[in-house]
Amino acid sequence: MADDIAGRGDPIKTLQLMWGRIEAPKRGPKSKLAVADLVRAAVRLADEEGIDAVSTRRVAEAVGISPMSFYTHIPDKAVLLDLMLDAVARPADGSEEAQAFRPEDWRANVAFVAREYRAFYLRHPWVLQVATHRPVLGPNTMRAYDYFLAAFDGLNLSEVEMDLSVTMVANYVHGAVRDVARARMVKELTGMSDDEWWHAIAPFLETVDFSPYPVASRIGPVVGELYGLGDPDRAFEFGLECLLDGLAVMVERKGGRR
Amino acid sequence: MADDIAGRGDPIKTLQLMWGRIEAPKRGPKSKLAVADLVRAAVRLADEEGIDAVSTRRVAEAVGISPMSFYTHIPDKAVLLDLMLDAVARPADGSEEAQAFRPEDWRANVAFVAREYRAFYLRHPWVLQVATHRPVLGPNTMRAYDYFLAAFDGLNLSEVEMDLSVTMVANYVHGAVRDVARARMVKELTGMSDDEWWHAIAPFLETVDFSPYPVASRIGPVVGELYGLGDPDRAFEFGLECLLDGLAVMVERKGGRR
DNA sequence: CATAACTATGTACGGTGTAAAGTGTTATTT
DNA sequence: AAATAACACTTTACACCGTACATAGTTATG
Repeated sequence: MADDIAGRGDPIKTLQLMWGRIEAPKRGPKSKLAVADLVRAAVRLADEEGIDAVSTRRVAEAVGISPMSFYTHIPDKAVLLDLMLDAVARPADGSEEAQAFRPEDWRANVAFVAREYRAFYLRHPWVLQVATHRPVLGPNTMRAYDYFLAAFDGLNLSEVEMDLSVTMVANYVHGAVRDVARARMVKELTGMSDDEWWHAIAPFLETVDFSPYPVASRIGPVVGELYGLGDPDRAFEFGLECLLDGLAVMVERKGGRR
Repeated sequence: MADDIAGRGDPIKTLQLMWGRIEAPKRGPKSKLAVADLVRAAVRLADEEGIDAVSTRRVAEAVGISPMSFYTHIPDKAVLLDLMLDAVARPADGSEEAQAFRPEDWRANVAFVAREYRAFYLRHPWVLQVATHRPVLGPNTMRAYDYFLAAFDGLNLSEVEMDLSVTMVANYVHGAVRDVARARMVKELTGMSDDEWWHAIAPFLETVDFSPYPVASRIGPVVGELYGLGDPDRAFEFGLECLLDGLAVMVERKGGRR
């Protein structure tokens, strides 16, 4: 139930683990396991069974150690979550990121990274449910940020404007992907499609007086008939287009390439 | 840890509870407690101690019944969460919602509802952590949706365009408020400010080679020096302005009021 | 007055994160 | 070569969670 936040496994330790900066201990028995093994197992669990399936016990079991041995490698579940987030931010193997930007078409570049980011969330929907303590400053996350920023490079934007633009697009994508991700998870976990759900509650809704919601009762039925619970792909593209139009205003004001 | 989704307390029961449609039972002892009492207690817990503090046991304790008596009133924890979400969507007492829109200034209207929505999340940050099974179709949520929609009324937008616009703005707000909400919770729960955290990790960051992230290492320091971890209020307003610019393109094309 | 319908409770189970203490292995120090 | 410190790993234990199940007490109806 609901992500936790605590942790208190000091941030330095987290960073050291994330950047592989834990020097191999001199004495004591060598461990057969690397931290990366635990993280990989945890990510697999999350991908396959959802974030709730990720418990320190199950991760330990997955890599073949006893429950408490988990804590030999990772101080905290909260730290594990941070490590998972950075691990998963690595570009998919052999993949699309190699694509170079087209210098003369910034709209295409921004749209591309936005769609990539959305696809990332859809690959690992549990990421949306993990509340991190602080920004994850791992190598893969940094790389993703860098790539995102690069889409706004060469437009004569100030550093701050570039950062704000990335933040805005990232925020939009995050918000927009949430519904789709939820819908997918619900369908998988409950075996009830949106249509079935809608039909199940329709009889009840007919008994409700919607007159206190005049605008909604004008809009809702039209939208509902055309799209059911909404077409999230279309909604995403609509919002993205609108965002790009807004960015264009700034870009043109700054005299960047069009 | 991480919101759950399941529940299977059938949707009809949830709706009945939300709309107060459970007819008072004829026989049996009268309950001194209303469902609303449980929900209110749960919301208080969430507001004061975070969503993790909301357990069926603690809610029961808060209203003075034994742990299992909770289930006499509410079938499921998942249903409780839905009820909490709708309860909290009610406009704050005596408040701002009374404000009428200015018919000739749609930008102001949209900005207003966006800021209101953001303020709502900041009042109840735990809402961001609750994954609902399906859209919450309660009276208060409906009212909020209606109000949001009304900001786009009279602009000659089609029903679908109105819905997509609301969705887009809501998605942006949702994404944008996430960081602030997190920052606040972390500060409260850990007693460590962002500045302290930053200073704690700075020595480590100096040992990291950032050359693989050329754009980020050009942008990051400038942004960092000026704003530390970022000024979320400014980021929000920047993105909102940009969104409004984008919406303006559509609104003007449709020949609505400017 | 018996019974059905209802509120409320107690007990129990399998799950969680992790504190604390103990066991055995290894590299260094004496 | 023996002692020791550092380490991986395990066992046990605790307090919490959601909730299934069985039970006890209360009330309106037949």
